[in-house]
Amino acid sequence: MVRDDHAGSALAALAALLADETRAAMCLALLDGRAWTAGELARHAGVAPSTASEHLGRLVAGGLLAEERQGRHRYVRLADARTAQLVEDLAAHAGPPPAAPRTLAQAGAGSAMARARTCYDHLAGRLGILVTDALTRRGLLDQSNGFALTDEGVEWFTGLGVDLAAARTGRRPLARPCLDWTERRPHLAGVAGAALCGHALASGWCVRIGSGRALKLTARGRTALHTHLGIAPDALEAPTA
Amino acid sequence: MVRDDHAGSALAALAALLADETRAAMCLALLDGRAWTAGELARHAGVAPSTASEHLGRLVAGGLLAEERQGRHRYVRLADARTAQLVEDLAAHAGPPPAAPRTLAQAGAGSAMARARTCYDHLAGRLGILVTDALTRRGLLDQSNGFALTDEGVEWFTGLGVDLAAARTGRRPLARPCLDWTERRPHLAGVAGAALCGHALASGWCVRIGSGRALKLTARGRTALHTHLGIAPDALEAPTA
DNA sequence: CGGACGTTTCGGCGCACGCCGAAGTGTCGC
DNA sequence: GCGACACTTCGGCGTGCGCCGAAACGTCCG
Repeated sequence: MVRDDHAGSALAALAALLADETRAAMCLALLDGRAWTAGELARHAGVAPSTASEHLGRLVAGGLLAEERQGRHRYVRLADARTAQLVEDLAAHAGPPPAAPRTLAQAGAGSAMARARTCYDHLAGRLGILVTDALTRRGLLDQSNGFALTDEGVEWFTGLGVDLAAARTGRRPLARPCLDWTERRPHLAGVAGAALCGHALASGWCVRIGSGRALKLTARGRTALHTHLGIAPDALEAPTA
Repeated sequence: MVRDDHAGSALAALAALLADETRAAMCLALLDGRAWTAGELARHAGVAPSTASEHLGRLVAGGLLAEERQGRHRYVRLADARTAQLVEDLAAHAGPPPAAPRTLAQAGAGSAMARARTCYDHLAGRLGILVTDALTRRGLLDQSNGFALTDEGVEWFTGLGVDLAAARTGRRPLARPCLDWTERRPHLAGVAGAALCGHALASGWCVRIGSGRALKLTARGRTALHTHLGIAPDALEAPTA
């Protein structure tokens, strides 16, 4: 009882950090996995710099955000992958209501965000689904009895020049499903998801669009996805399967 | 921007439901997977019945809880497994601080809760870990590249008289890891975890202690765990490995 | 039918918190 | 050094919300 009492206040304190609309908007923005300055977040959330400063202080004190001071700037980012996953999960649980994206302008070609973007540190959007499905189709990822890379999958990463065993750090799972809120199906996250995204950016398969989390698939990326995963070059542009 | 704005308020609204200590305590209590009456929850949380009634109204309206009226009673339970997982995840993220359970009285034999309990609808506590480890050791559960049942694992369930394919409903994963806040390691949750827990209760492997979520392993359960998983009969009493 | 009981509705109280603008601190660049 | 700039601290204001007790509502049981 005493124990649960303590757990109750800890849970409430954690939830309270995300229970404010301004702080929630900040955390969602930080889901792109990058560090933002306090001022950028203030403008993004539409509040005065002083207000943003107080919010960031709370989020850092609560352990949700990590900060790094550089000169007159205060950079903040999500504390770690585990925290990012928590925000994702909450957003996914809260998100479902807008079930009908019926606007023709949006449904037609789809926005750049819907096509390809990062979700903290891995690929998401239609590109994320495309890659996840291709991995599954080729027997590199097993989704039938859970969500795990097969031995062939690990070798596939090695062939790409990515050493997953070395990338594995701490308790973070090698592969886990991440359900984001535009596509409704899970895509690859975890150590392998992060490694793949890092490799894709490093190898020029895709580049960031502007300052946001949206990505653009390059010509090199199109051929790479075709040779490594058998994904048709125009698959990303085609209507959602 | 507009879109993220909406996502922000949705996230904040969801988090606000758990941001109150009283509501948090209620949700944690409901993690035992059973339905409680409004009065029970009021007493458990230490607030007036009128206050509890308002809180429950919010939680139900927010979709976290499902209610069932029976005569003059109002029974509530967590809305679904997905919601339970969300509360679990938040509690696990909030919990870690109490890192040192050094009290001799607790560390020695351990409380009944620490030994065996339910976590929503699956086994948790030392028993949960014991079973998960045994499944892994026997090659029925693969944790090396993710968290998934092997084909042998599915057959093992069949041998137990549990048809996992039939139990599989909707999008709920067959096997997923659940990290609870007394043991620090993941144990089996998802459809398979729920089926195993259901089988254990139905077959008299364990019984509920009182009205809470604590479980007691029976003599029959001890032999069953030994024959089916090779778990030593006194393993549950031994100090944490 | 009437009393016991679980639950709900309604005021009313008080605190906690989010917001801002103004003023202060520290860093950068000329 | 001296402005420009990013951020922080500090009052002060308003609102939202959690709490309770009193009273109303429904159900159950004798």
